[in-house]
Amino acid sequence: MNDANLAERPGSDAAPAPIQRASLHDELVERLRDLIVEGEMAPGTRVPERELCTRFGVSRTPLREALKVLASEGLLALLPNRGAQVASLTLADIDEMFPVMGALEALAGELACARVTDEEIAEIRALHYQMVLHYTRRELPEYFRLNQRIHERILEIAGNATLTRMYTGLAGRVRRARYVANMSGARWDHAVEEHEAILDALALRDGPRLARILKLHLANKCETVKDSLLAETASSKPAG
Amino acid sequence: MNDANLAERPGSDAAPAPIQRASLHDELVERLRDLIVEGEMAPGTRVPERELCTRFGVSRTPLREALKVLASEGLLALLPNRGAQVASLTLADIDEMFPVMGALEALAGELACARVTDEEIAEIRALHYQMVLHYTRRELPEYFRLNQRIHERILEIAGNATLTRMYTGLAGRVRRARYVANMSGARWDHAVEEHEAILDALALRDGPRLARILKLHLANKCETVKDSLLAETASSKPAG
DNA sequence: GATTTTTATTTTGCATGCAAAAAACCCGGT
DNA sequence: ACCGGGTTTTTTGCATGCAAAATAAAAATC
Repeated sequence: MNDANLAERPGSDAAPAPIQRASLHDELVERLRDLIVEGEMAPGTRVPERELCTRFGVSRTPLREALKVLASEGLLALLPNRGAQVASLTLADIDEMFPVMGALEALAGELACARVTDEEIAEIRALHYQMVLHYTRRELPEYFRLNQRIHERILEIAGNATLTRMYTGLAGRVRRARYVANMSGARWDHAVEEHEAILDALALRDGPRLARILKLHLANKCETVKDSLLAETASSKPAG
Repeated sequence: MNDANLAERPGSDAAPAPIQRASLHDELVERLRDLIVEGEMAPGTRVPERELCTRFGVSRTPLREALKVLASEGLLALLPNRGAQVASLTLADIDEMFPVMGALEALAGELACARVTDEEIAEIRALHYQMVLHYTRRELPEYFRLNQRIHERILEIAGNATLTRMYTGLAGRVRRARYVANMSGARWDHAVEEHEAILDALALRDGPRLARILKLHLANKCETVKDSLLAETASSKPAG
């Protein structure tokens, strides 16, 4: 399909290396996406073209092309004659996005059940128990990372690139919100229980059941994220 | 959407109705999307920047910005140092996209059942029977138009803008293929039956059932489109 | 005559330039 | 002090220019 930019996975590489990739605008899309998703540019912030140009050592043309793309992905909002602004998620946005992510991940679960190999089940099981270990130690960042890995792996196993693209597009928009989400103990317990059920359903290759669980799981994540977002705004604006 | 003035440019002479849009690149995205979706630019065709620039009376900068956006939507493929190319759908693409559309429309059905008013049910019923009328008369274009209207209306009633955006994004990519799809009599009969079931489930506000039906409906549409695509390629390349 | 090699033309990708709109600033009026 | 009008400065949106890659065309070799 497209994939003109399958250069490299920007995994844990955060080094400010000079740009030397396929094309400038493609590279810029990735870099800027990271800046936004990782939270370096706070939601609501105006995007300073000139500053980013000097920062990345490029001219405004490819940078603006990248901004347009990110805006079409929903990560930026383009204000007419006023440049770009990092899109901020409202509660309404979250209420819209999570059901969609739930539907997509439910489909991923169904597809994955039909295609998953024993080795892949073993792999997910390993990831799962690693995650549970971090849960018992209350190591949220590590838990979070493995949690994401599991969901990514299910998407991969589903083997539907379109599905993966749409899901990751949405997930990127809520990722910052999810990362700062400080789960309450009860919610965390519940999330781990659901992950047990996810693993079981996948191991049984029970597609419909896995779909149901994933949909519910995402709905609960939605509530968690909304809670955190509420707490965040409440603390930052105590007397609004 | 809107459409009318495919006229010219701002710049040379007095412009009675130049582009009446927020910004050039936004307008260009819409125009070019139409060109692609409506099939004026055949899949696989290379996109001639200069020609489109003169056609729309703009310079290459906003046009290229628009191309980048359309590429990120999957309508174009960007070839490094070789410009853009109208993305052509393979059978594999279709097999990927329709399940996703099915999942999205299933969600739309569920949400719609929870929110639909009696007036809206009556409205959809009216659309449905109009559509059935065109079916009995074997008026495919009119049938097709009302079919789309019904699905769009369900999405609207679902009231989830994110869902609508993702669905229409996918639908746009397969729209040309669907439009040229010459349904066999049996397939057409079956599609109308399914639409009866859709109407019933919506009228009963049975969300899970409507979701199931829509998912199945999309799966069948997938087969129809694939058949047509096969026939098309077979006739264009009789002796491959 | 066909195939390669060389040259010319076009096209792409990016940098820069310029006019208009915004934001920032200044300053006098109240 | 505050606020409104006018200015300057910055930023945005788009057009244009230029070098490198790609394509087409021509020449040369076999």
